[in-house]
Amino acid sequence: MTTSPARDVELASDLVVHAARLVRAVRRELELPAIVRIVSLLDEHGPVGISRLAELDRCSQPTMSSAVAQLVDRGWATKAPNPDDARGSVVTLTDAGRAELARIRRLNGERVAALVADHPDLDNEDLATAVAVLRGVLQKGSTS
Amino acid sequence: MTTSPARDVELASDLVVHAARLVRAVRRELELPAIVRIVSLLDEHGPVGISRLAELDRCSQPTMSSAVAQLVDRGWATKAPNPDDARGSVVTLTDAGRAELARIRRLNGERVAALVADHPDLDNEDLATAVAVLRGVLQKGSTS
DNA sequence: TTCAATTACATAGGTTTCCTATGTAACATG
DNA sequence: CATGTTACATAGGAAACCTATGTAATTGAA
Repeated sequence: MTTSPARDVELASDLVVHAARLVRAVRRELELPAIVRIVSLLDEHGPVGISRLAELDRCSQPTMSSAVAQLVDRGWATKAPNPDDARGSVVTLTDAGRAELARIRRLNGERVAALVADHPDLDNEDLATAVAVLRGVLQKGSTS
Repeated sequence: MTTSPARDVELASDLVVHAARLVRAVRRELELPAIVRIVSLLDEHGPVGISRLAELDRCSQPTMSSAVAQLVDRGWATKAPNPDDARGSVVTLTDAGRAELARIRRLNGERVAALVADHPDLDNEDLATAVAVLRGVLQKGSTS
């Protein structure tokens, strides 16, 4: 069917290609702003500074600065000066942010639940594997 | 650790979040233009029209028009009028396009191979599962 | 046939998302 | 205390998309 030099190499490429497709599809259908990623990060890593957040999200520091400003603007997070280091900030998820995270997860959950329903050869374990792979690819060390 | 309403719902969200992070990380590190996705599509689906390509890539038709123009510009594809329908075009992958696809796959392959190497609990089968999940989520029907 | 949808694509114009470059103030260190 | 480093902000711009809309070809119904 398609050119197949080595199966795993092709898979690696497809992972990225499909990931990109997924992201755009979700953004179009659910109209989620890019900053919801950071809400998820904050939930996972608790209150952190901006540069650290940028590292975790693999984006530049100015991008994260602007993202945090938007989060604060929407009331999903607060930004306070770091008491231990006057240069730094501490970004914290608000209750509204947590509510938004729950809402997003519900939306995504519904969509994927529907998939798993009419896709007999995929289950939640496969989903967990997929997330683990994406997470794994992003672990430090892959940043050449 | 984090709020956990229902495991699978959280996973569904994480899939999207991590996918977005992966895409940006790859674009930053490898500096691949977005249009490489379409090269992959053309390899998979053979010569097709622009609107169909847009459907397959889950993007808008104008976005695909512009993407194809870029592909032609780089010599990775050709755009010819459809002989059966004067409105339509037929976009075809060139040899240069196939070469580029091979190059990209090699780059991604190296990166993921490194991951699999120092990540004992992940193997190529997991990778295949991840791709299958992403592909599955994108199948028609998920477009509400 | 003819004329009104529909379809395939192009163009215009704008928004979101993200980046590099650079400045500023606070810390760290010799 | 001078110098380098770190945390963040700001400026400016580029890439990637989108909606709205126009045009020409095709289909379909009267």
